[in-house]
Amino acid sequence: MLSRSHPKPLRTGRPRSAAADEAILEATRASLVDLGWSKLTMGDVATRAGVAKTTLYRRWAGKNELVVDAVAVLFDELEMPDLGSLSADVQAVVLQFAALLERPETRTALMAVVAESTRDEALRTRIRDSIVDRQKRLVLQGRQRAQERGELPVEEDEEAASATADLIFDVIAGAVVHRALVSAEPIDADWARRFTALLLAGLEAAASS
Amino acid sequence: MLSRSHPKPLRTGRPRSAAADEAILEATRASLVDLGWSKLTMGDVATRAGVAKTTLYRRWAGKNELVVDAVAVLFDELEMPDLGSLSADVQAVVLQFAALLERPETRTALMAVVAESTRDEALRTRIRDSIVDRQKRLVLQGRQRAQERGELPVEEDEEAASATADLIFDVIAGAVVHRALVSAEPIDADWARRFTALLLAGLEAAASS
DNA sequence: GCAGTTACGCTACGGGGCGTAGCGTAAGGA
DNA sequence: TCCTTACGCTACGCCCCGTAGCGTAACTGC
Repeated sequence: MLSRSHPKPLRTGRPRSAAADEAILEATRASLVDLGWSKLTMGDVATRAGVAKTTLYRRWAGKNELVVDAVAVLFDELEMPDLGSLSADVQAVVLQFAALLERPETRTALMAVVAESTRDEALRTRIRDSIVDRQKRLVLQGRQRAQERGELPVEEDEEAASATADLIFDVIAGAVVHRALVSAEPIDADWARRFTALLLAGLEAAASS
Repeated sequence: MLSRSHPKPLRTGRPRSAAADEAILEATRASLVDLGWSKLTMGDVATRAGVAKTTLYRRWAGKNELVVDAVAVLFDELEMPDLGSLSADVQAVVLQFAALLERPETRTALMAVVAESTRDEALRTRIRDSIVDRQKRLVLQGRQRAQERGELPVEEDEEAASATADLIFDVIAGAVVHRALVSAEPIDADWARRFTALLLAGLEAAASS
């Protein structure tokens, strides 16, 4: 494995257009909104972006990878606020995540690429790195703050702590996604409040046991 | 809306082959296993089932509807056992659901059709009727038994009770699906135990408040 | 400047799936 | 037996995929 990943050393020839990159990703999101995942085509994206179809294939292997990258940046909007209590923080994140899932781009793309990833290890890694880990970071951040406030105990066993964080992450993200996309019911402040109450009550009980 | 749904009245001519129906659904599941959702084609399913492609289109509008029906029957396997305690019952259902998601047919198909349903109201209804409601029934059944055992209080407000059941359903199904397909981590007895402990502790705390 | 290297736009193409039309045949019901 | 509907089969136009080939554009090192 030569260090081919670093584009630094010995770059010669015409550089890739950064403007084209952004235009393509923007066009991809627009096409997702207008056409949805299944009817989105590489040709349509190329036309919208004002580039040749071959230019897309020089950067992305196919529709899957392209859409993951196009949607990933939207997850940068997610932030863990510091509202003074774990309950308020969790509710805020839940509502943020729900708002993201309200957007037609993410709605149609997220489940589709996850479905594809069940048969594509490389795609799963790409999703994990560019989307899932960004969400997971929020859980770790929230726990950190809660521990500083004394709302959550500091777990000694690092392995157990990691497993707990994974569990909480699956519960939060899973419940929100399921509510939004499967049950197709609105996620309002009231739902966020009731969900958070359920989750935190479970955590407290588990901590005191 | 004439009562076209009931095939009873005035059925004349050659009846549809029930054997063909089953052969097609079985072929669809086999094709899902071999090819996955994205590479599954109507032509391939027809060939496997030993029927003409036109026969498929006489029964299903397209790939989405066909796959939903093919996978839906697998969800009939889900059953709420009566193991004597709510905790044991929930753990058992979680493991059952996880086992279902281990199967390549459901793995590749479930998220894909849900993704499609975000832009197809009719498909969403179909999924709800043939898949989601079958799972939801288990939650209601489990609550019923837990109330009979005295493990859960009987909620007076019917609307609040329904909202709680919906919440629990989204938490359980969402967490299991997220763990299995997004985090792509194994769901073993230990995870089921820890998840159930978290959920039930939250429920008890909410009930006593 | 000039040569070398890489990116880009464009065209064209084979391959394959989609969904339907049309036809002759098969299987039930009145 | 007639009527009606389902079935198998063939053929088709349509669209998308992913790539090859070519001339041009942009940037680097000499």
